[in-house]
Parts: sequence; structure tokens; C-alpha cells
Amino acid sequence: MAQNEKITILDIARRTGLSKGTVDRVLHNRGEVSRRSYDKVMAAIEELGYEPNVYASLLAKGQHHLVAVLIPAHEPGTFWELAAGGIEKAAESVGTLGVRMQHFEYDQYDIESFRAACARVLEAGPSGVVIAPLFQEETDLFAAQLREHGIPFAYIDSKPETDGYLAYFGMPLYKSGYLCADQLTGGFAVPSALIVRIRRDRNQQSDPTINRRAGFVDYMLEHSPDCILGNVFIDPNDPDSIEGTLDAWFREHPGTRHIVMFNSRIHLLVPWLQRHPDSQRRVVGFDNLKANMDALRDGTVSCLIAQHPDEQMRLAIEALAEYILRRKLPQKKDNFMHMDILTRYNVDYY
Amino acid sequence: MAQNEKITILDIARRTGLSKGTVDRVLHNRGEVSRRSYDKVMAAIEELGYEPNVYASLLAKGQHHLVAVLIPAHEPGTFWELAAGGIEKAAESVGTLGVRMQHFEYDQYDIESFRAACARVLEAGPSGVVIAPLFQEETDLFAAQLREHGIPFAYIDSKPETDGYLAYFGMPLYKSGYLCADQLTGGFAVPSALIVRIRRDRNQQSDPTINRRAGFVDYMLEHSPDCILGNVFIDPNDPDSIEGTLDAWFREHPGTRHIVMFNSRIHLLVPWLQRHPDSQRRVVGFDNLKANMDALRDGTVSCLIAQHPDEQMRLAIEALAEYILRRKLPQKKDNFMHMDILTRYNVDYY
DNA sequence: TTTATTTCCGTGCACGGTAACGGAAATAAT
DNA sequence: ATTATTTCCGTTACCGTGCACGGAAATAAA
Repeated sequence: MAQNEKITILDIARRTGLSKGTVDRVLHNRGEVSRRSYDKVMAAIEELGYEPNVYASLLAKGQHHLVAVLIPAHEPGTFWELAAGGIEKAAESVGTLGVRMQHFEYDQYDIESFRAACARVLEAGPSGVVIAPLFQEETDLFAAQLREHGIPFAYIDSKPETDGYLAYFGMPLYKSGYLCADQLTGGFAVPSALIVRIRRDRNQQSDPTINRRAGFVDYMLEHSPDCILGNVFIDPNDPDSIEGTLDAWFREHPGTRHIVMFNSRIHLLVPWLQRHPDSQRRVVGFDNLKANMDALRDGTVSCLIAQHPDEQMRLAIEALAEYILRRKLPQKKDNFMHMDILTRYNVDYY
Repeated sequence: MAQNEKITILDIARRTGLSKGTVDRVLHNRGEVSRRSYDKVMAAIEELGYEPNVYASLLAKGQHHLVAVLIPAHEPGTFWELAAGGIEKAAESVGTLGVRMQHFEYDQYDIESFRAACARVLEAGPSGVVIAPLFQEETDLFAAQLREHGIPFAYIDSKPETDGYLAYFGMPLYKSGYLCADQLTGGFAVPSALIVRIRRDRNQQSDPTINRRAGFVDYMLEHSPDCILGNVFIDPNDPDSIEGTLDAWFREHPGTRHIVMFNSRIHLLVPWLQRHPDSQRRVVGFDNLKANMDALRDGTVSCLIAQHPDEQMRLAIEALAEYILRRKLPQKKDNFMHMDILTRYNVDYY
């Protein structure tokens, strides 16, 4: 561990009777070195315990790497805004290492815009890419292109089944549904619960909420087998329909109390919930959007399960930087992040 | 934000008609510069948006800074072991910047050992110090010494009332007690609950659990005013006494169900809890020690509130490094970390 | 053997900043 | 006016690597 003096490239040059140029060629094995010399250098490196000086290296090549981030447009108050926030956090840690970040947006409901964004990323010539893969097939195509160019990439949020990525940072979706159910019921059997869903565009192949719902349902089957699970669909862009849909459902099922949503839009229900207060009702949703946290504070929502997309982003960028600068692979390829339970009593510290 | 080209020290030298030597003198204000030149340089720096190249700087001076960490001995399975874990995490991020860390231990029940550790820290001549201040007065003395030497320091876990530190990273203690109460009761009124405590040495002046208990009690007064709160004391080194104490209490108060501890030792109750199973009982404790998380998994403990001391450690070290290397003050001086709620359903991802 | 090619390797500058050294210019002392 | 001091500033030699350039040595082709 403790080396009294730093071994430099010059030391092993002297030791082997070669020049630092040759040693450098060996270190980066860029050829033009005889077998004999190669072995001598390698032996000396081993023997003296040489470790390259990162500063000198970075200074010398003066490389300013670019990491491209490819995520859906982050409208204020959306899930992707949170993710984008992680870019700045990453900038603090790896920015000093000469890594810059650039942000490429696409419309999550328009596959064409995704294709266009991919093209722009390639044009920018990044050293690494972070991808939030919403369109499965298109993502695979893009991944293949990146591999061709030798550009490493990492996924956040969800990941395609195809391999070839450097790392993945996401949430254990199935488990999150399980956890969600436990928070909704408090561990006790409940007679019924309502699942509020948003109808998805068929173009968008990847839907994380499917797995969440599966975990939720399995928990209920185990702990509350007689529970009746209702499903209603709402249109996020039509507040009136939300009101109407919920009113209709509760008129027909007055016994139901608890409500759950598996995406980040639980805040859409706040107006209705406020008009129909019920101190015994539990409402559980996902993700620490500002609107959601406000609902938590005023008691409209009981609990949020947060996955901290900003952390995922930061870790993905850091993993890429580590690989780009030092060729170091991440310890784990698939990283499932912690799920945080937010209530009105701890939400203020997020 | 986007600077096309990096501004170097030479650029501002040329811009001002001075030499890089002079610019350097200004940058490190080591005098021998006329007022006129000083102003010119400062203006150019501002104007061109100069930012020093950390690599070149570190390479040139070859400094390897040392951050000393002063925390209680981290026996395996204790709270401080978690904190010590953060040192390695910090090493990954700031280690590449030439910052090394050294760890100084003391016995948290022996004030003499704390004094000795302080002396050893000063001998090592660190560029910054992280302190977990358990002995209030002694810590103030040490802080004064550090200030004298111009060594910046940061507190974790708790902080003395004296100012002069660079940053503090800890948990909102009072609020954590509040949150704890909410998790224990599920928001409903309960008839009674038992608080299990550990008798403290009077030498140790700083006790974080006091504030926690205050928050807990206040929550109960609001939400469960008629609740009877029991207090028992156990000796952590005597398992038999733990059994006896709990048996005795529950013999006299059979109506009580829920149990809470405000320190990290809830795992001490596991043997007793396992011998007296009760599916309706809620048991809440603090901190993500391995033994605690195991108890969560097998259902013995219902809920843990985690503050992630390793994160506190990492952030404290990073803040120090940022100040040492770039003289940048942390954004906030007092940082209250998030409190995470751990249940059997999300504990596997910690 | 001479000439043309490869193979292999040393030299030297660049990267951006640090700080010691010494000297010119400005001021003070004689 | 001359000398002694300050005050201020430019020059220069590093720090450890990366890499282009050119040339010596070894081999192949003539």
C-alpha cells in the first residue's frame, strides 16, 4: 500500500535501459516494440509496482470527453425532469475530470423524434452515452450503432433484453409493486382497492408499470386473497374525465377506500381526493415529483415510493466516466437502486 | 456554460501583458504584485472566465493531501462500521484527486482515548478532518486547535454548538423521532408502547437519542394522547438481563404491544422477540446495521429508519476535498440527510 | 554487396500550473 | 549624485505522460 516514492515511467525506462517512449508504447500496447523489450518492460512494471499518474496522463492528452444523455424531454414537474437533475450532480463529480455532458431530448410519444435524437448523438461524437430506452427496437438498433463505433453506453430506468451495455441503473420493478402493496394495506387484509391507470400509446413498447402491477397483484394474492382490485383508466390531459371516472367508480363501489397508481402521476388525483376526504383512506403512488411531494405534505397522498432517477443518472454517468478515463468496468453490471418510502414525516429532507 | 476553448493561465498573462509568474502570484495571492497588476489580472480572470486546471495544478505541486477521520472504533456490526464504510466510497471519488484518507479511532466510552486520538491526528498533519463529536467539551478544544493550524474540519452524525466548522452532515434528530412514531403506530391511536433504552455513561455528554425521544413523544401527544409510554433500560453486554427486563415489563403490562428503540441496537431484542412472537406487534428501530436488516427480513422487526452514515461520511470528505483543493465552500453548511424507511420489502436493495 | 523495406526505438515538445531565482525599476538612505 | 533597499515582475526548470517525428538497426530484395 504505502510506497515511499512514486515510480514513474522514467524509472522503468532506466531500469530496462530503454527510453520512456518505448515504455509508453508498451503501456498502451500500440505496437512497434520487440518481444524482448516488451517482456523486459512488463517485468520492470511488475517489479517496481508502477502505477500511472492520472493527472499527468489527463493533462498530457488534454482530452475533454463528452457524455451524451438521451432521455425524453423533461417538462417541468415530470419524472424526466428529476432524471435530468442528476446530470448536474454528475457534473460536479466528473466535471473536474474533464468530462462534459450534453443533453439530447426526444418526445416520448414520437418514435421519429427518438430516431432523430439518436442521429444527433452520433454526430456529436460522444465518448459515452446514457440512454433511457423507451422504444425497444429502436434502442437496439441504436445500441448496435454505438457498439460499431466502440462507444460505451449505459441504461437507466429500464433496460432492453439485448446485451452489450456497460451498466444499468434502475429500480427492481416487480419488488416495487410488492412494496407498494405493503404500504397500501399496512400488512392487513383489505376488502378492495382501486388501481388507476393511464392508457398507453401502443407505439411505446416499454412500460415499466406492467412489472410493478404484477408485484402488487402477487402481494395481494398472498396477503389479501379476497381483495377486489378495480381498474380504471384516465386521460392525463383531461381533468374533467378524471373526475368523472373516479366519481363513477366510487358510486358503484362505495366500499372501496384505497387507491394506487403505478406511474409518477398520482398528483393528477389530488383535486378529486381533496373533494372527497377520507381519513381512513390510503393513497400510494410513485416518484418524488414536486407535485407528488406536495400532496404528501398536505396529507392527500399517504405514501410515495421513490427511486431517485437523479441518482440513477449520476451513477450511470460516473460509471461511463470511470470506463472512459480508466477502462474500469463497474463492479456490478445491473444495479438495482434502493426504493425509498416517503411519508409526510420524512418528505422534507428529499 | 459552454466554453468552446479552455482558458489557461497563459491566456490571461497575454491579455494583461504580464507573465504567467505574476498571474500565478495573484491566483495564490502570495504577494509581490502591484495593486495595478493585481486588478488587471483579476479583471481578466473574471472576463475570460478562467478556471484552473486541477490536473496541471496537482501534477505541478505533487501534493497529496490527507484527510483525517476521527470516529469511534468501528467494531463489526456497529453503527460506526457503517460510517467507516463511507471512507472507501469517498476514496473512489476524491482519491483520484490526490486526496488520501487516514482513520483515527477512539473508544467512545473513554475520553482519554479521544484526547490521544486528537493528538495523533495533529501529528499526522492533515489538510482536513472529519469528526464524529461524542465528547462535547473535548471536541471544542480540538476544534480550536484545528482552527489555530488553519485546518478545516467537518462534523458528521451530531454537532457541537460551537461554530467554526466547514460543514455538518447529519440527520434531523427530532424529526426522526416523529417519523419513527408514525411508523410505529401506522397513524392510529395506540393504548401503549414500550421504549427500550440503554443507560449511558455520564462522561459521554452528547446523546442523539434525546432529541429523537422528544420528537417521538411529541408525535404521540398529538396523535395518541392517551398512550402510555413505558421506559426500560437494558445493558447491551448482558443478554440475560435483556430477557429478564423485558419479561418483567410485559408481565406487568400485558396490554402493550409495540416496541421502539432510539439507538442502533434494536437487534439486541431479537432473541426475546423471537421467543414471544406476535403478528400484531410493531417493532421500530434505527440504522441499517446488518443485524438489524436481518431482523427486518425475518419479520422480527417491522421497520428501520436509516440515516446512512456512510453517505454522511462521504459527503463530509468530499466537502473537505472541495475546500482543500479549490477553496470552495459547501452550498449549505448544515446538511440534514434524508431518512429512509426500511421494511422487509425494500431492505434487499440497501 | 548494395539498395529498399521493415521493424524497432530514442528524442523532444506539448499539456497547464508552480515556485525558486535573479534582475530591472522604483524608492529610500547616504 | 551615488549607493542601498524594496518592490515588483519575467524567466526558467520542473511535475509525469502522450505522441509525432525521424532515424538507426535489422531484414529483405536487388
